Amino acid sequence: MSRTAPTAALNLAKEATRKTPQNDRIYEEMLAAILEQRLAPGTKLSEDTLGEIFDVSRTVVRTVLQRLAHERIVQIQPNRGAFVSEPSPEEAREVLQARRLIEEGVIRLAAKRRTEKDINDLRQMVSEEQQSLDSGNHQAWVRQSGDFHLKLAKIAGNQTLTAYIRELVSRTSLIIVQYQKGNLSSCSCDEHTEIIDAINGGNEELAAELMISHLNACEDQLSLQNESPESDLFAIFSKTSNS
Amino acid sequence: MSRTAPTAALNLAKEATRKTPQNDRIYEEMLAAILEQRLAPGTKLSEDTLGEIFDVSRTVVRTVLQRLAHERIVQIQPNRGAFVSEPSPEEAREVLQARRLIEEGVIRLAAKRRTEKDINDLRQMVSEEQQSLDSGNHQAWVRQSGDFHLKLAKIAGNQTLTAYIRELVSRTSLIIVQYQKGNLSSCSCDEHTEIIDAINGGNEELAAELMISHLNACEDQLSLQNESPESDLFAIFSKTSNS
DNA sequence: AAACCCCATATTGTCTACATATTTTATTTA
DNA sequence: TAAATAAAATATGTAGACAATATGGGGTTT
Repeated sequence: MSRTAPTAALNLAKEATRKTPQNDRIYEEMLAAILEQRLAPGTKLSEDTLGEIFDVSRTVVRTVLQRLAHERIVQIQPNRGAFVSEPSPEEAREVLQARRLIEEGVIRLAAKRRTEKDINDLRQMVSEEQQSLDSGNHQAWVRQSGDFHLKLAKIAGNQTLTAYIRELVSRTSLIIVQYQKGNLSSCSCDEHTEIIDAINGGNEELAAELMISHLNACEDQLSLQNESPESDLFAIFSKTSNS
Repeated sequence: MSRTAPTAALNLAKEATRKTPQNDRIYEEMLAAILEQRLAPGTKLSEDTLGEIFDVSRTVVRTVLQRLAHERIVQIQPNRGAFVSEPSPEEAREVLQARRLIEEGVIRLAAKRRTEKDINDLRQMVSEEQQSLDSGNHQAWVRQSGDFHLKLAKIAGNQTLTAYIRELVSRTSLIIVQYQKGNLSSCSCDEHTEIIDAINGGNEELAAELMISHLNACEDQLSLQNESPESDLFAIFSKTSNS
C-alpha cells in the first residue's frame, strides 16, 4: 500500500508515450519491413506512396523517415528522397567494431547483474532461435538472434547502451541482408549458449572473450572484401580505359 | 591524375549535405544555446516562438526538435511540447557509465592509430582549455573539454562511435549544468595531458586506465546523491502524509 | 469559503497547398 | 541515329490552415 510511487511513475511513463501512436506504429512496421528484407537496400521510400499505404499525410511519413534516418536504417538525400540504407563494407566493419567494443562492456555488466530469471529467459530465447534455424526460417532467426543481444543489454541495465545496441543490431541485420555469403552456420546458437553459461557462472572474462569471438565469427561470415561501389567502377574499368 | 574517384566521392558527399542548411543551422544554434546554458534544463521550447525567432515555419522547428529529442537533449511530451532535458541522477550515472565503457575502447583504438599531427592537435586543444580555465570562462571550458573527447573519437576512426560520443558529450554538458557542485577543479587539463602522453607512448593499457579515472573524477564532482524528482516528492512527504 | 465543473484560450498534431528542385520525356539539331 | 537541350511531370521542402488536446480561469454548487 505504501510507496505507490514506482507504479505511478510507470503509469506516467506509459501516459507520456500513449499518444503519437501513429508515428510509432508506422515506424515499427517500416522497420520490420526493412529488417525482414521485404524492402531491399536501396529501395526508394516515396513519401506519397507511404502516405497512401498507411493512410496518413506526408507530414507523418516524414517524421518516421527522419527517425529511421537518425538510426541509419534509411538514408535521406536532400531534395531526392529517402532510401533504404546500403551500408558499405567499410560501414559494415565499423558497425561490427562498435558492437565488439560496446557489447564486450555490456556482457561484463550483464554477468554482474544477471538473475535466475534472466538466465532462463535467455535459454528460452536460444531454444527458439534453434527452432527457427532447424525449420529454415532465416528471417525469424535474424530477428531472434538480434533480440538475444538486446536482451543482454537490458540485463546490463543501462538504457543508453541498450538504445545503441538496438540501433547497431538493426544495422547489422541490414548488413547481413547485403553481405551474408552462403548459408548461415548453425554454430551461432551454440555460441549464444556458451555465452549464457559464462555469465551464469559469473565468469566475466570468459563471457567477454566469447562475445568478441562470436561477433568476429559473424563478421567472418560476410563478404566484405569488395570496395565501395564508386571505387569498384574505377577498378572495374581501369583495365580497359586506362590501357 | 589517375584515380580521381576519392575526390569525386568527397564532392558527392558534400553535395548531398549542402542542402537543408536551414535545419542544420537552427539545430546548431539551439544545441549551442542549450550547452552554453543560455537555455536552462526544463525550459519550454514553444514551436511558435522558435519559428518566429528563426523566421521559419513550425514545420522546420519540429524537425529540429525531433532531432534534438532523438539525441536526448530535449524531451518531447506528446500534446504538451518540447522541453530542455532535465537528466535525472540515474540518467547522469548511466551516461557516465556508457562513456567509461565506450571511451575506454575508443582510447585504445586512438592509441593504435594516432599520428604526430593528432598529438599536436590534442596538445593545442588542452592548451586552449587551460586558457579558458585560467580566465574563468566556464562555458568555453565545458565545450572545449567535450571537444577533446570528440577529437579522440575521431582519431579512433569509427564514425558510429564518434556519433555516440558526440551525443554522450552533449548530454554530459547538460548534466554538468545541473549537477556540478562548487567550482571545477583545474586538474582536468592535467588529466587530459596525461592521456595524451599515454597514447603518444602507445601505452594502451595506461591510457585506458587514465580515461576511466578521468571520467570517474568527473562523476565525483557531481552531486548525484538525490533521487529523481518524482521519487523525491514521495520521499519528502512520506514522513508527514504517511504517519 | 472551498471544491468542482465547464468553457475559453493557447499549443500541439495533422492535413493541404504552394514553392523549389529533380527526373523524365519530347523535340530539335548535328 | 544519337546527343543535347528544353519543357513537362514528379517529388521533396516549406508554409499556412484546420482539428484535437491540454491548460487556466470563472462561475456555480455544496
